[in-house]
Amino acid sequence: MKRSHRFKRSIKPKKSLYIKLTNSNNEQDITATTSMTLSSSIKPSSSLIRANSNLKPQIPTSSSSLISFEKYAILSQDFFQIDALDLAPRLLGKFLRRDDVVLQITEVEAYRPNDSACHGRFGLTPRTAPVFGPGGHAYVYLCYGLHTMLNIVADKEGVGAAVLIRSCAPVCGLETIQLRRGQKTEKPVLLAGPGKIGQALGISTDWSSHPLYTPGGLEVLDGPEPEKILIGPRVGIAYASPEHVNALWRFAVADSPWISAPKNTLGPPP
DNA sequence: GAAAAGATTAAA
DNA sequence: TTAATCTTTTCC
Repeated sequence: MKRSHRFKRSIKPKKSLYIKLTNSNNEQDITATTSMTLSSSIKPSSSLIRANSNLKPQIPTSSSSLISFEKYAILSQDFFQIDALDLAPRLLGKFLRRDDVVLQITEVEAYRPNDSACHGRFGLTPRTAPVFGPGGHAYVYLCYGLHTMLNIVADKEGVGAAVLIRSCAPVCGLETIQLRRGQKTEKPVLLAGPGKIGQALGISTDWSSHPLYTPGGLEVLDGPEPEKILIGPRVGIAYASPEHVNALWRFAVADSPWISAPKNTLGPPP
């Protein structure tokens, strides 16, 4: 069934050439690059692909994101036990790891106490319990009945705050990511969007409350701080009060292609 | 016990 | 622009 979906997508007019080339690209190429750095894992390896002028560059040519993640250590729980508004931008550039899959965080949103858009606004419920727990754990919930959304719980125990991971760049395990996503692409559609992160990591709501500061399962590793960031209002919270709808609590790595829609509401900080 | 709404995605 | 899809929360 998934296969037919994939095929259907592959006959989209504008992208047909790209897909075809990717498929004819031997799979060795893809596997060979999955354990390498971000730059090499997503750089088009075929000159034919490069020749297609419709294709935008996959990554910025700056050296900011070309660092291998291996030298970075797992973050301690202290790191997460601060206001979600402080934690959110600090998570940009950090790595999410689950087994062979490593993603670099490129876009986040902060959700806080007394925030009419935060899931904690109804108080402690079975679903939202992890949000009120100590920072450093995962909060995973199902959105629209089908998308698993990964949040990182912020602040101290008793405070209802979390940071939603909206987009990432692939670093390792590209093949696994593509398999789980059901899309054999290296373009931002692979990981730009919160539901795609949960799918790429292969997590379900069972992962809610999982500690991210202990080895094994799902971990958050330290990573390089981005040179520049963009800020904007959060996405999909029209039901909240105007004050919170307008709050600029969405953060993204400037110049990264791995950013979800809408992009035109993001801009440089004042 | 029922109904509404939702921190979205993919395809048209 | 819209259908898909189903859990959580709230209301009666």
